[in-house]
Amino acid sequence: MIKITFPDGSVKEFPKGITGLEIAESISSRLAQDALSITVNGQIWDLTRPIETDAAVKINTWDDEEGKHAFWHTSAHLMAEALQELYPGIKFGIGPAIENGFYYDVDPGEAVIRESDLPAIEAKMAELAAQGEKLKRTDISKADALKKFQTKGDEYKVELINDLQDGTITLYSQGNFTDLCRGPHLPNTEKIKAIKLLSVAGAYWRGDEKRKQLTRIYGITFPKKKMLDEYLLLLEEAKKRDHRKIGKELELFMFSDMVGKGLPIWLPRGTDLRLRLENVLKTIQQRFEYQQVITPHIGNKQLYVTSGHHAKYGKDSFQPIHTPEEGEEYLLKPMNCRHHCEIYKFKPRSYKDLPLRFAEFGTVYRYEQSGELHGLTRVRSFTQDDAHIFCRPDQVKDEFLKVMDIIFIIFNALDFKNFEAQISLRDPNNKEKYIGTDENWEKAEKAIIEACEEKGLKAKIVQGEAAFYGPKLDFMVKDAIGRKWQLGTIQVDYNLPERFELEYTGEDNQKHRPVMIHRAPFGSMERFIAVLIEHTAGKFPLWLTPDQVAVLPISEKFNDYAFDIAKKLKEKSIRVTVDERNEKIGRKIRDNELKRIPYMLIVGEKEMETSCVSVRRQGEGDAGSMSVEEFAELIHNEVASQMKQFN
RNA sequence: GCCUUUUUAGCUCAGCUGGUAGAGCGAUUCAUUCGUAAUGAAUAGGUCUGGGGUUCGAGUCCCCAAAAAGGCUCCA
Repeated sequence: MIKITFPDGSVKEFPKGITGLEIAESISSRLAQDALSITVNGQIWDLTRPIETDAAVKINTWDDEEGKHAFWHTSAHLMAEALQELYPGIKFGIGPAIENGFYYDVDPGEAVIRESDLPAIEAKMAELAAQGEKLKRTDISKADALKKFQTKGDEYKVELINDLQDGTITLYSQGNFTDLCRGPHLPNTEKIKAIKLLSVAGAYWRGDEKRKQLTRIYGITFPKKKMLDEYLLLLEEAKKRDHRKIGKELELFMFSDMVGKGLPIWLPRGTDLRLRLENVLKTIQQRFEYQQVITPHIGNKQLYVTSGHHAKYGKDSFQPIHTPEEGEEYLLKPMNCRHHCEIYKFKPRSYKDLPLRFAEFGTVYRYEQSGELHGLTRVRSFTQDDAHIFCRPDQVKDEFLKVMDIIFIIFNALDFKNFEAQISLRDPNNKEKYIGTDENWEKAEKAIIEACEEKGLKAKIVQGEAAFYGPKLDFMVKDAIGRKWQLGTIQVDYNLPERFELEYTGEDNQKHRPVMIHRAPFGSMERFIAVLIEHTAGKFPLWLTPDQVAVLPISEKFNDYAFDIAKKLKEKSIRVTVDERNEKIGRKIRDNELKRIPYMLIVGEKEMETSCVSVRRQGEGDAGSMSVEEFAELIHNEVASQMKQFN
């Protein structure tokens, strides 16, 4: 007998070699039906795999990530089986479960798999699933595995096996399909009731651009048809929040083929919103003793040669601009730091001057691959809410903490709760990729980790993700359809000061090297606003939104009164429009609701006689009537309480 | 840049197997002067993204280009 410990701490004895499925059955037939995988001593196992020793277990259902994972992993195998039937000779790369569903990378040889082929593959999968084939786990030696896949001609699998450590290798089979796989899997395929293949994409083998591009098919499956319908509905809903769609509807920004791809153009309403966001940060930065600066959009190429950026990015960048007479080379600035270093060097600095904090909403230009451009989140020209802090080495941590304060103020005030923080460190096995001494790197990495600990920020530490000049702390937020984007960033840089020989005079009357911190709370105004649009679905907070109030006269007879009201509100710095169209009130309400105007004032005979306005809050409906003065105060109070969060 | 897909009126989209362009919304004009999410009518709007080809004939088929979408790669 073996002792099985359950998540609630209870312990039961079972015969040696019992399986997860049998354990589940012993608890309830319902659980046995819902069970998808089992966690045994922290490892996820098949339900059918015998447990031979005492173990702590957790039975995973659809409600557990581990359960879904097994479900989708098996779905990937099911798809592979279907593909093998439909495309004889197809070769397989990898086919994992992902956050939402699964994919399989395949090499169909001469054949091309198109989106229009997906329904046929889905149908084949459904047919195979209905047969309820059992998944069989086999252990074989590396040599046998190699032989098996070599015979089959599956060169990708052979490569994968070659990279595996010697020892037992596991295979999973169902029907005629056998795959190299660690598992775990569902006991059989019949639980897969609803299947949707979502898209076809090219994916480089092992993520390497230089290697062959395989065909990746993304799909998702569910145990119930209804769950698939709900998921597809959710996707539809998410698409409605897409910043590209809302940006167009609300006339915030545009793109023009003539101006160029990836070059966003800010329309008046978008500019209005963006400037308000910039101003709020400027005010905060004033409080934190930043100094605003302005620098040109281009700079001598030599700046970037010295900084080392040109060597690294030069050939993939916008190419230099040449002066017609002298043949000098200038680059569109890809970042602001170099210019800010020059400001630092403008005059000798004393330890008493530090820290110096130069801030600029600096527009930078970077050549991004055309396939990567995406709305406002990935563009070729964008404005960083950039600042560079020059400080003494002993001030780094303190400055880092202060920057974190600014980021938290912004994120809290704008209700960005679901951000992830990531500390990016150097890849310890690949140090030549980076500029700078070991000692400096270690100092910088330590400062970041300590600062996060001090702030109680749970940050994920990732090796090898650092910029080439220093480690960084990034804040990532997800967009409407779950893609992660980096917003705020804080990066320590010991290298630029070195390369540009920045100095300050210390207490000891000696020259010392300052440390530089790059930081941008929003990251890029474009990307931040894109994410903000998706988070709010275009319903911006009152302080920020381009139009706060729309006055809606019941009929044209009351247009004059409406303009009168608008004038009074404008005098009180409230952003107001009048809907003077010859339309019925229901229509005006509908249109202004869709424009996400926070407040509507309905004015007709009743209001004119009593000198008041009928207030309607967006999305909420009639909120009673009041005088213009009372309404203005309501607006001011609401804005004031929102602005208070920035203090 | 690569793979797959898309591009028709200001916007959202129809247009089957090639026979010469359509709707809704919006805009304009007129009527109506209206009480909390769409008043009615009329009118104007298109070298069907651009270029080449096949064909008696191309929005529709083929090739090239541009832009966009979903991925891959990249991201100072």
